[in-house]
Order: sequence, then structure tokens, then C-alpha cells
Amino acid sequence: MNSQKKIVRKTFRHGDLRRALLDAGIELARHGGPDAVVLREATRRAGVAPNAAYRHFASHSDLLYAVRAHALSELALAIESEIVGIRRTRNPEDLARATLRAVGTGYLKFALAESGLFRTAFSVPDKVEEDRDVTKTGRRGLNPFQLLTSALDMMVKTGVLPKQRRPGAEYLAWSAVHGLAFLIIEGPLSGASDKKVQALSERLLQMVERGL
Amino acid sequence: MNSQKKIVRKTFRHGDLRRALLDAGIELARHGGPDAVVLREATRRAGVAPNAAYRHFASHSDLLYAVRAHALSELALAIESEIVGIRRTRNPEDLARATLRAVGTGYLKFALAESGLFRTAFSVPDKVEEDRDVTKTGRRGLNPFQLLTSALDMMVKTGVLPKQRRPGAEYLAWSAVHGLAFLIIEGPLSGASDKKVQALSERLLQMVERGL
DNA sequence: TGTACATCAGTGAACGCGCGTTCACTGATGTAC
DNA sequence: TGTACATCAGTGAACGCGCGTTCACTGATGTAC
Repeated sequence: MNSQKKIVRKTFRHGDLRRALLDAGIELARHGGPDAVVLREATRRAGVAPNAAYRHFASHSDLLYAVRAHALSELALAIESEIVGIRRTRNPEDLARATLRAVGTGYLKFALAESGLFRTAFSVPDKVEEDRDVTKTGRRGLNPFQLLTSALDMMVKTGVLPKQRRPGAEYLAWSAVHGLAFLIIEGPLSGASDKKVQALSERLLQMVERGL
Repeated sequence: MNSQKKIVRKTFRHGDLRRALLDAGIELARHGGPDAVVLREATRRAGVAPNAAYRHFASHSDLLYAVRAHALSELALAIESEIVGIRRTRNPEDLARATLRAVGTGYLKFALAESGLFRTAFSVPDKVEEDRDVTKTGRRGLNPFQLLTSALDMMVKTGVLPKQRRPGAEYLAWSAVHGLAFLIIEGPLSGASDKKVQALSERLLQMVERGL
């Protein structure tokens, strides 16, 4: 039933229970989304009594919040690794365009590969724009939304995107990509082949680039 | 706590308990989304013992399914009423374009006005493409997805959308609109003003039209 | 270097909650005669 | 028109479940002397 990874401790003290609970929570989210992040199950996996969790998290939602932050951080890392993979170019306009696409591609790849974490990341409304919470960022200290913002800024700087079209552009781009992610992981595209998903992703990103 | 609309029956038999339970379920979904559709609460609102529900629904998920179907139907009606409101034009190309926009506008308006039902409608993956379930349709016998499809077909017929761009176009349009709906009701745009939402909606639909 | 003690991480037991679901029943209704 | 009876919608009581959370506790650890 429950995949009880009961860990037998030798010592009374755990060592790093907070970390262990968080890891268990992340694992639960990875496989079952936000609803699977159950405090009691996390303590079971850490091999500890249920109430021990309250030494490290004020409440269930406190744990869930930490798991969500981690999920956002992993998403940021996925986007960054896509940006790093852009092939070199002298042309700054091409680079700007490629960066925006990389943000979208990274986002979609993560949604597909880690749909549980992805769903957890967005299971609660969150003002990510000005968020300075470093547990939600990747290596560059930016959260996923901020990575998108900086890509769009680059497009303006290089003249690819007219300045007057910049305000609000992040929401348009985000909408398109997030919507496709939804259709793929929870909607009618959930059974579609990788090839079809791949093709739709590319066309969607084209649409955004052209339509912005 | 619970807004107990306890109905006092005079007769032993209820009359139309199925209908009453479904209505209660819809009301619950309207205010709290899919998780609020609780079988026991529906029976409470109908003024009936909890197990009475089993005369009319095989299980909790059976009830939830019926509520979802209703939500999809209401969404279809919202879209249709937007289509009906298109101002007259002789130009079939303009009409086709206006129809697609109406589909998007209706979708977004419904998501905003009835976010609980909207979330319920999409709380479970569903193959809507070939679905012939009439409890999910509007007046024209089409579900929301099929209304979108027919709008795109119109665009091809009038030459607004090149034929080779037609396949898969529904998923691109749907992605953009659904993503914005999400950002508005559950995401970072949840606190945004109506004006801002309105402006973003229009720009998004422009982006789709131009980018398809 | 050894000992007393404060700290506080984790224990064990229990709580109330609300859920979906099953059981054997009761009593109003419609129908056959 | 009146009566016996089958039907089946709704009742009442109970089930097991798993959850988040609280309580008074215990015992390993690090520190002060």
C-alpha cells in the first residue's frame, strides 16, 4: 500500500530531520502532486513519530510551502539549463529570441518530466514578480517568472520586441506556455505522443514569438 | 460554519432527489471548486440521510462527474452567448475572426465569473474531442472544445487561416486562453483589476489571431 | 578530566473531525385483482 | 370502489480510514563549573 521506506535510526536524535521531512515531501509531490504532500506520510518515511514534524514545521501548510518553493527552484534550474544549451551566435537578436524560446522549452520539458512537482509549484496563488525568496530560484538567483522577464527585457534591448509591446508581455507568454503544459499533463493532450507534444510545443513558441 | 440549507420535507419521498443532489453539488463546486463537491454535504443540503445519495449516484465520483458535465455545459452556453452577441457584418472573413475571438472571450469571462465551476470542469483529464455526451454541451449540441473547433474551421473556409496551419490549431488557441484563465483565477494575476485583465485578454486574443 | 544540569529533539498516546460507504430496516406509493 | 401486495426511495446506525494537531513525557546532547 504505502511504500513505507521506514528508516531505522540508531540514535535518538535524527541528525537532520527537517531535511529528511522536506525530502520526503518533495518525493510525495513528485509522484502525486500537491495533495500527496501529507505530513504524517512524510514522518513515516523519515522513520519518526508524526508529531516530531512540529519541531521543524509549524504546520502542514508550512511543509507544503517549503515543498512548493523547492519545486519552483527546480523549475528555474530546468529553464536555466535550457538557456545554457543555446548554441552560440554572434547575433544578439538571435540570442534574445533563442533565450525566450529556451525559457518556454525548459518550462514545458519540466512540466512533462516532473508533472507532480510542476503542479505543486502552482497549486497556490503566488506573487512571484517581486519575490526575493531564494529557495525558489535557480543558480542565477532568479525564479522562473524572473527568468522570463529577463528574456523579454533582452528582446527589447536588442530591438526584437518593440518597447511599447513590452508591458504585460510576460503574462501573454506565460499564459500560452502554461496552458499547453496544462493540456499536456492534466488535459486532453495527456495521452498524446512525445512527437506530437514536441511539435505542438514548437508551434506554440513560434506563435508567441510572432504574436507578441 | 456549514451553510446548512436544511430542507424540511413533508413527504417521505423526496420527489426529485437526483436533481436536488446534483444542484447541491453544482452549488458546492461553484463556491469551492472540485474539492468542495462532498457527497455528504450534498445530502445535507437536500435534507436527506447521507446514504440516500446511493439510490441516484453509484459513488462520490459519479456525482462529481455529473457536476463536471454540467460545468462544461455552462461553459459552452457562455461561449455561445458571446458568439450570439457578435455584431453583424457582411464580410465572412470578419465574421470568422470575430467568432474565434468570441470563443476566447466567452471562455475567459466564464473562468472569471464562475471560477469554481471552471476549475471543476477541468479537474480531471477528459477527451473532449469526440465526446458525444450531451450533458456537456450548450444549445447547439457542441461542447466548448467543439465550439472552438468549428470556429477554426470557419476561419479556414473563409481563407483567414491557411489550410496547412489548421491541424493542431485548436490546441494552440486553447493553450493560450486556458493559461491566461489560470493566471487570473489561481495564479499571480488573481489580484489584478478587471481593467488589467480585460486589456490582457484582448492582447492575448490578438496574439493568437496573429500567431496562429 | 569529570560531573551536574539545562536544553530541546523526538516519543507515545490520544483527540476530534469528516469523509465515503455498507447494512438491515421502514413506510409511502402505484398496481393488480 | 376497495383491498392486498410488491416495489423501492429514503432511514438510522454504524464501519474503518487517515488526517492534522495537542499533551505530558523522556532521554541524548552540549556546556558550565
